[in-house]
Amino acid sequence: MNCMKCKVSENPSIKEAYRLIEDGIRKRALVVILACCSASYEGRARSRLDAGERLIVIKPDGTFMVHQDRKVDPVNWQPPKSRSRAYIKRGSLYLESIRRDPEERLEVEIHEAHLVSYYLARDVHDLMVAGHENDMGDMIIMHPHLIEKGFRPVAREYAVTSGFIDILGKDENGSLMIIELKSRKAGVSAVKQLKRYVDEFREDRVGVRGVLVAPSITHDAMEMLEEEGLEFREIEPPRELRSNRGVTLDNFL
Amino acid sequence: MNCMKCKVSENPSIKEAYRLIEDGIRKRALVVILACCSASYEGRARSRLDAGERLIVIKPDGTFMVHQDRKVDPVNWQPPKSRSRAYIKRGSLYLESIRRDPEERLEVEIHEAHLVSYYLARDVHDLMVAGHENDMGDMIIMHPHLIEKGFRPVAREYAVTSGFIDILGKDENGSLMIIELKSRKAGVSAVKQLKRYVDEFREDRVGVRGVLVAPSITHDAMEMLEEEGLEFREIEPPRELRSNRGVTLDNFL
DNA sequence: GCCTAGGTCCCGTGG
DNA sequence: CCACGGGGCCTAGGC
Repeated sequence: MNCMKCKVSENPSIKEAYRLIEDGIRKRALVVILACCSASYEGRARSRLDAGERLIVIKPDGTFMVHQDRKVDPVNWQPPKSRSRAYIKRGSLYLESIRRDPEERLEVEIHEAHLVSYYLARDVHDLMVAGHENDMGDMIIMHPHLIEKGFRPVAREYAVTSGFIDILGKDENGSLMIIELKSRKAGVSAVKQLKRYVDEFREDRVGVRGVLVAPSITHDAMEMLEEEGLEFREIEPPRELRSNRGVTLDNFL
Repeated sequence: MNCMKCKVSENPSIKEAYRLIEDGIRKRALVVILACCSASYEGRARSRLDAGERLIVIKPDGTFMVHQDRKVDPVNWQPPKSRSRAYIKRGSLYLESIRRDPEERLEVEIHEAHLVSYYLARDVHDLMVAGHENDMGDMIIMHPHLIEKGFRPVAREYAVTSGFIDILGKDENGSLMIIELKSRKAGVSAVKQLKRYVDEFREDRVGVRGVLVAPSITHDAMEMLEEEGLEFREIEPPRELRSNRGVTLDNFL
């Protein structure tokens, strides 16, 4: 029942469950409930979930989730900064989570609580992650020869009317190169995107090369790439876990 | 400790925790752990999470999640059909979840378990939801006058080279109309998409109208729409709840 | 099995 | 504050 950080109640009465949940919310704890429940949501969309046995989580940042016994995503949820509370109405226990802007409301009716607990969790660390598109850009700026010998980056996130070019540069002959990065397998949409960028420059009558950089590419995308006279470089996103993020071109110009 | 559906252990020893977790996985229960842990992931990307107090969930479908005290998304996870197990190495308790294709591995080291539990959850119901783009399409097919008087739908999900046109139809004068649906506020990307569809047909020298249908639109998107001679219809997605799918056999296996 | 597109996407970032 | 785009996106549907 008590371990400083945890409070737990098995098969609590409605009133016990109510008190423990409200206590957990007020103490800004991680509230965890195993219960038979049903749920109604109304907001950007609208949904109804009939009774079943599920995991309910209320986080100290206001996040509210109902998880079924399947899938990664919660079946119903509210985002951080939502306001949650418990209440008893006509002898039944309810949880409510409300968000403002957009106005959204999730109501969960607890038919039978099997386990109610809260956890005064301390967690100061953030995830360190590598392998994003941005990391690929950093790597190419620092090692331009990965694109090809003589490649020189000129600009990053270069704004054009149809969007932002990931990396703009020149090859050893001085021809403009447009680099489109994808951190995972590139599909036809990536090729279309690259083509739009290249077309914008080709209208200006410059010899322009378009290069799609990704760890792999779908068959259809490769076909379209070749039809359009564009190029593909197979490059894996880097794997070094670094806390120091954000390499800019300024470091090298 | 026991309520038929639940097993719970507070501040278990490493061996107790190990046994309860393995028992829960084997019984295809929903395993819920509150613990101080760290995590390493390697797969499509790579990540490292230093020690902190978190919620760990293992679902009977193979889903594995590590939740921090913030945000809706798990900080680390594995999708359904992953294989999870617990093991003790050099006196420490570890959880491992492995996925094949793509090959991915998540390892969690439990430094101190505060609560270990599992829940033999039965849940046969699926979410009923309304307000999707597809629902808007259904509504417009059944009530074409929502677009305008005299509008006649001709095709749905009509394939063109740049994608699929949500609804193709004709106005009362026989002019072709291309309808692009968005269930939420439409941005510039929606306008670009519609423009590409319309351009494909305009090349064929037909008087073609393009209509963006959404509950609202961003300022920039509206400007671009007007510049391109396209139209906007403010329509809310319908709200009637329909069951996506009935109960399937899988729920009983 | 691969691929495409939608989502109450979530989430960070930049205007 | 809103708008935009990436993501280990997840997930459903098509082929």
